Amino acid sequence: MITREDVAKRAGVSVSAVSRAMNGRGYVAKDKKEAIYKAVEELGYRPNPLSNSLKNRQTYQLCFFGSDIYNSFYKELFNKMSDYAMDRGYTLFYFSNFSVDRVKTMLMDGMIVENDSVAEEVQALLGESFYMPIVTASYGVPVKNLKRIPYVDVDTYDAVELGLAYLKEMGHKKIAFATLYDFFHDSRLHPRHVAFGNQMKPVYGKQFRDYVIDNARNTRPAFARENFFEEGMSGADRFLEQNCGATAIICFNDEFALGMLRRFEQLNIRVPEDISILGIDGIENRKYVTPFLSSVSLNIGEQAECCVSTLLDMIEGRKVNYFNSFKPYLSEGNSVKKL
Amino acid sequence: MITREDVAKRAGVSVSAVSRAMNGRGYVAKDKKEAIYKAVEELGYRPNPLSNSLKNRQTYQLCFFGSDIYNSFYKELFNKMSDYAMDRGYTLFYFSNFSVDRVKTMLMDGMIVENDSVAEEVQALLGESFYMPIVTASYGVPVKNLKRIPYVDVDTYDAVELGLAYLKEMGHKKIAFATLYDFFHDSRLHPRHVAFGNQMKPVYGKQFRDYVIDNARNTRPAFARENFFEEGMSGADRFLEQNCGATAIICFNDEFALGMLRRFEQLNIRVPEDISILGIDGIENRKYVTPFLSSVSLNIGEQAECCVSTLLDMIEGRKVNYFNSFKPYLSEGNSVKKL
DNA sequence: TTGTAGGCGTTATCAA
DNA sequence: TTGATAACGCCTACAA
Repeated sequence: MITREDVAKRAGVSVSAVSRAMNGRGYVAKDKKEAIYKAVEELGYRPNPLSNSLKNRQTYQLCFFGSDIYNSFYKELFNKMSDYAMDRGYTLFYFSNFSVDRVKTMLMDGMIVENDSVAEEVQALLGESFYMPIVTASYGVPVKNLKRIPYVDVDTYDAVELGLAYLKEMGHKKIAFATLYDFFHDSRLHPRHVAFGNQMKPVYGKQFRDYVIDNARNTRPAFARENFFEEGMSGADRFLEQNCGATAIICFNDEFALGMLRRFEQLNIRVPEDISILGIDGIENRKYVTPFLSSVSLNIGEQAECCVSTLLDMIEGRKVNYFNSFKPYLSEGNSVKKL
Repeated sequence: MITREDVAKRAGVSVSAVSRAMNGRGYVAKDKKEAIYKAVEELGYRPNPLSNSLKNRQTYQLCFFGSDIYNSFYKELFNKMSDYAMDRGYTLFYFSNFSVDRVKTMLMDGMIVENDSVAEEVQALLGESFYMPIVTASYGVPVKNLKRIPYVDVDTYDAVELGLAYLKEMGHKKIAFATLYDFFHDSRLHPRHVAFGNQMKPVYGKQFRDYVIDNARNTRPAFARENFFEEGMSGADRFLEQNCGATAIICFNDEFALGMLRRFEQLNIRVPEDISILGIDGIENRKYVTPFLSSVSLNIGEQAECCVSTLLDMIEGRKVNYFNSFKPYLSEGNSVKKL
């Protein structure tokens, strides 16, 4: 390995001169500077980033941990966080293989976790005494025992409320909710489910059940762990079977909604003429289909930026906001018809 | 930050005693050892991995670069590589945001690139003089000007040959090839396309075109960059339109084949009773559908392991094999019928 | 069995 | 304007 000492020798100067020349701080005579650059070039010298890191106790590397970034939402979140991190001079990496030992010795300045339940697990695994800046994304009803882990929340409960309000405003009275989970018995109660229940049970009364398109039976084994798109297609079929007479469907998320769109297209059921569809998430992909999917946007960009900047606040020693939240907002497309 | 010096002071010993006690090398008296452990505990001391890295010039971190790991094949490749890396004491990270400056100062021991054309780009971007161990995966006809970058190839040309031989063995005479690209005009000629052409043109003569189900027209804008599954569904429709009388279809890859399966299921066309389907890739997900998809496996596991171990050969200074290749093999399921 | 000292590759400080 | 020198935190001969 070539060090600044080799360069110094070749250029006939001292090591500190090389240092100064390389990073533009301090004074170096012009001719010496040139000699140094020449030596650097000839020797193919490049600074060892490890030494720098040791000096300023920073790696400028961040990591994102999640069990999967293989669905559109997390993929987009990760990509946007990567961009923000890069803007601030950091590189964001993704890893999925959590090993306590390796994580404790990772050369990373901090870590972002995909959601609050995973963050809780991570916290337990790492233990109290281990310190590493961590931030988590969350989606309503954040877990309570998150110690020293700030979260950046977008409330999916609000998202559903907002979606329902919008559909009503568009003249829809009978609105179904479609999800890939077991609406009534899912151990981890999704805020989205709760929101729909709270809003619509009083309206529908005993018939509430008819307006829930869920996957309690789950006959066909999923071909992938959580294939929202495919589940959405099946959801479309189940919606037709249930025949509840709804004029609009609000979907668990966008990818699920895209699956529904696709399935309805195959069945020659027109959206939004025959049925209105509203997604939740606001992923980019909703723009690339016909009709352009209307959705309640979860503000992926804001959340991504806030996760990164909060993490950098911790790392760079600024004041940290432990509770961050963003409001979902309506992102209109062409998949909802005004009645 | 707490250093081993603080611990030494508190435990009433020297810094080197702390070192020895911490990593079990050399001698430390029992009582001192305990005092040291106690001090470590009380102070919440933990070694700075940066110092270690500086000493032994290793970070034990690897990275995988690719434009997307969001399809089943690369996702599986990445996950398997992660596992192998972990077995060997390294952590594998993924990143997608290539910045020359950042990559040059990354705290990583080496890098794996998703395929040879991306590797070529990376090589050009980093330049001759910059040294970092790099390995690339490739899939037949590896790019020629890969300098000092070993590749781990699985030949998809062979895979198609193997698939065709198998289908013939099963009594199929009329075999179609389905792809999401433009079979005849795709600028980057896929070895898979070439293999099918070489094998079947002599057989079909002028009618060859009829047996190619491709996407030259590409009317509908893809909802995602390369959504193999969805393209497979459209492919099924196109196959029916073309009505070439084939009894079997060999697909560009498994995810595409899964899309076809799904679409045929919706149309009440039975696989393999009415039509036989053969995929290429051998991804795990093919097991979770009905019927279990038959496929020519690209040996993802072997390729993943070889990528990692070749990279570690470079990093740890062993002899490196620059040309590695694995043979595809047939992985039988239930989607091909014996005629 | 212990502690001192030198080195890993840098950069910042300070005296020359 | 320059070049020793002392850190950064750790490890390991080697001397005691």
